[in-house]
Amino acid sequence: MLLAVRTGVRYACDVSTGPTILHADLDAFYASVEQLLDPALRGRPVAVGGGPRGGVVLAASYEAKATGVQGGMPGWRAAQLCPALIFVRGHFDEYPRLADQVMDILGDVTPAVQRISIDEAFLDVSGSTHLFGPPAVIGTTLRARVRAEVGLPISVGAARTKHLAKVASQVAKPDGLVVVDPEREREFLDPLPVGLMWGVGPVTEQRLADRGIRTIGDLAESPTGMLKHLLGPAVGTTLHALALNDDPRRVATSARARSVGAQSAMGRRRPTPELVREVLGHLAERVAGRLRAKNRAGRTITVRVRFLGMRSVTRSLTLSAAVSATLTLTEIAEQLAWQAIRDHPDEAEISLLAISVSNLTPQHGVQLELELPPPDPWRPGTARGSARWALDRSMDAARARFGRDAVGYLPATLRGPGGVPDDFRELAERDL
DNA sequence: TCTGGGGTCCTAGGACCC
DNA sequence: TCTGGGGTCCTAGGACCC
Repeated sequence: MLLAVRTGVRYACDVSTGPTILHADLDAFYASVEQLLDPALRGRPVAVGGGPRGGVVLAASYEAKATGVQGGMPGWRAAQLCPALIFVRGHFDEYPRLADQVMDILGDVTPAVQRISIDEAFLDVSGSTHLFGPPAVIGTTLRARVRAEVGLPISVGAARTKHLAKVASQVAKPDGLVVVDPEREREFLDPLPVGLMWGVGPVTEQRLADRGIRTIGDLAESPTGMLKHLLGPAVGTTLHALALNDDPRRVATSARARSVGAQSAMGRRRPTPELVREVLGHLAERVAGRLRAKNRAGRTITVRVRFLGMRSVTRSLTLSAAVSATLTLTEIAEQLAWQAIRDHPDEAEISLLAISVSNLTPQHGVQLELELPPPDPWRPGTARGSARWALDRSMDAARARFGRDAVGYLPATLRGPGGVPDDFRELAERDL
């Protein structure tokens, strides 16, 4: 009995001690949806978003990935790597609809589904095996149902822990199933590159490589003290534990969001008062509106300003009371942005502005009066916190009835060429 | 030809309190 | 007169994930 490879399951395990955690992950999700909707795209290199003259690739099909195209890559670079690449604009309404269908199928097997992004989830099937068979069978069935009922390829990893299941689904891609025999976990993990581990990105991978640590087995054999020193106590301890296959995490329903934010890239712009006010006003409107829709408010406001060359700085302020009023958020964000810009007089242009609100608290009923911390970082203005919040609430209601652009404090934001479409933002904002 | 948008968590230093 | 150590909160930066 082997570990299992790619599309074929070659191991079935004992139910009581077996690999009862599944990680299910749709393959190249956005691109696969486009190939599903348009048969002419099947088997061909497809990029969602981007284009040779601007924008960034949001997702690439496996045919495109084979040429080196990756998500996040500028469109011109992708076109360079893959001249046959077909750019499509994306069906942003279809993605959540189809992903929800897939999640419904997963939910048929167990209520213990932890969705961690639009296109992937953990399942604890320990209570389901008596009904549906061992995890390997459940994985096979789920993959077949998703393929038949939704039309999309999905990879599944099954193992004793979340980390192993996630690594297994990565190994299974594309369109495969890998079941890790609990007796052979070390055999499975040891030869794999550390980059496959959750939490190892390019920086950590390089730091480890500098110490000659390339595989998960290498990592497991390394002394914890050295790893803590190299990567910091938290990351060092966690990664070493995962490499040693010590992962006590349970499948749990997802926690509430801890922050709400929005950002806008703008090529390169001189930060004029008009530009900063307009962009931050638009971002504040989105962020504050989402907070109010969730009946939440936040005490900490963070603004990020990115200069040329991807160098970015943040400025934040923690208030004594939580806010969710658009105008208040706009004013604070403006002050913070100018702090950041003034602190960097050598930077003539900016390429992105972002607002994030954290330290969230529930906010039912009326917005509390804002206590201004000394020294006042912004002018209180005439409208007080509660009045502003009440005004926002009525505007929220108007938008709900007449559409997003029906009312607003500020003109619609400037949309440069290559900008990401609004429906992509809405997709990203959606709660899972 | 120059890099999207939504998040989470960790770290380090300083302020402040006991 | 000088001093310890722990805890919490805030700010700024950074790594990472999808």
